[in-house]
Parts: sequence; C-alpha cells; structure tokens
Amino acid sequence: MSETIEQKCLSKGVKLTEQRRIIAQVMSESSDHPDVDELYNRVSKIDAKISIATVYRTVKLFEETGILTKHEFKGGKARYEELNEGHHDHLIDVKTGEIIEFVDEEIEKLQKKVAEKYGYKLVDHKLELYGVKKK
Amino acid sequence: MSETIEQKCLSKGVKLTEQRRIIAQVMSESSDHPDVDELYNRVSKIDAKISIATVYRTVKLFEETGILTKHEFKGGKARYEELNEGHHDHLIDVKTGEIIEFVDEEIEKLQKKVAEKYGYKLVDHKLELYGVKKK
DNA sequence: GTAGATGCAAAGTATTTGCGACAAG
DNA sequence: CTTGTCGCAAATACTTTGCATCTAC
Repeated sequence: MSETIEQKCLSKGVKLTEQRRIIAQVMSESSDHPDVDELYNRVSKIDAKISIATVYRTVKLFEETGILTKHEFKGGKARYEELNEGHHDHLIDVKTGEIIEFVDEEIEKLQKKVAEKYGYKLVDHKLELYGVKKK
Repeated sequence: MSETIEQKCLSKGVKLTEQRRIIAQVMSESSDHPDVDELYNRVSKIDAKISIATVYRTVKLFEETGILTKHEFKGGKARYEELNEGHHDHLIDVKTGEIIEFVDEEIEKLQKKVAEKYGYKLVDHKLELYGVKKK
C-alpha cells in the first residue's frame, strides 16, 4: 500500500481541513471513478454541510497536487480517480458504463516511439478503449 | 480525394440548407480542429446571419451522420474535424496546442487485443499523446 | 404544400468565483 | 494572529431547446 491521501497532503504542504479529509477518505474508498456530483453525494452522507463548491475546489486542488487524476470520458462529466504509482488506461463498456483498468507495456512503449518519431518528448497520454461485451 | 461533405449529405438523406453548405465548406477547408466558437467565427465571415445555435445543431447532426468527429482534448472545449476513411490519432503539443495526426497500425492491433483479452469487442477508441518538442 | 431547419432568446448543465464568516497552523 | 478555506449565492462558459417563421424538396 502506498501513501494515504492525508499523508500526501502533509508532504505537499496542503492544509488539511475537515472537508478535505472527508473528500480524501471517500475517494480512497471509491474503486469506481465518480464524477463531482456523485462524489458530493457520497461526501454529503458523512457531512451534509459540505458544499459542492468545496468539492469542486478540492478535486481541482488534489488534481494539481497530483493526488487525483481527472478523466473526461466521452460525452460525460469529468470523473476523478485516486492517482497511485501504477499508471493504467481504461476500457469502457459502452452499454453499462463499467470501467476496466488495464496496463499494456507494449502500447506504452510504442506511444513513446511515435512521439519521438515526430520530434516530441511524451509528457502525458490518454488511451481509452470503448467496447461491448462478447457473448 | 474522397466524397465532399455535400455529397455525403445527399447520400445520407440530410437536407442541404444554405447554412449547412457553408458550415460544410468551412470544415472542409479547415485543416486544424476548430471548436464551435471558432467555427462560428469562420462561418460568420461568409454569412453573418447564421446563428451559433445552428452551428451547434449542425455539428451534432454531422457527427451523428458520420461526417465529422468530435474531440474533447484536455481541459478545452469540444473540437471538430472532418471524418475521412483514414482513421488517425492525435499528438498534441502541450506548449503550442498544435496537433499532429498520426497512424500506428501496431498500436491499433494491440488495442484490439487488449479489449479481447477482457472479453470485449472494440467499437471505438481514443488515443491522445501530449508532448513537448525536443530541441 | 409539408416536414424539417433556422434565429432568437430563454433555459439547462457543469463549473467557477466574490465575499463575509470561520478554522488550521 | 494570520492566511487560507468554507458556504452561499451569483456569475460564467458551453450547449440545448421552445417557438414562430422560413425553406428545401
């Protein structure tokens, strides 16, 4: 297990308020990729007084701090996920919206190669596969 | 050269209005990937009376008809591009916003393989590389 | 002639922000 | 204490929509 979100906040000098602690906790316990609205719902169950503005401010802060990543999957709202060392991409079930995380070293390597071919250093990438379940 | 957008409209039974003709023409002449606002600007220079609502309606229609594709690159607004047979992905210069189109057959193949590994049939995908130019 | 398209302005979403009250370090 | 955060509501940005009018076929 890697650092908790709380530990990350401390080590990055982010002030740890009650609200942030709750949002961090909820994100840690979420294995799906909630959007801000959904996160707000979950957080509200723990502390009903937290405002949605704080949730927006916090996910943005956590994203800038490298604690969360933001995904903008097709047509939907922004969704967030905890950022750990292990990078991965996403396979999205177009029927159910279910998300499967995967890693493919070979694809990663090829991406770097493509960028280099055009004279670029790869700093980030996004790969999303959309599929339907085979019977 | 493949079919023009106008030909595609005819063959797909999309009514060809003056506004659509202009939007089609502007998209055909755009080698970058304009967002709706930019497209509206360009279109307005040809016919100032076209409303932005029509531009939104038209890009959506063209997207559903398979004439344009929509991209939602990081943090920005939706951007559109003409859809031709040749599929390609994008390499985005994070400094300048410049977009390079590329194709890598090997990556395509691997994507299909990954989807299959999880029991899915790949119906769509999105690959974006973000890079900085090497000196 | 008729179904569908347009322009306009109003309504939706998703997200951000100004501000006075409040809490963490 | 002091700086930064919070809650609230108002503001913004992007996109969609209702409706009366107009146009392609």
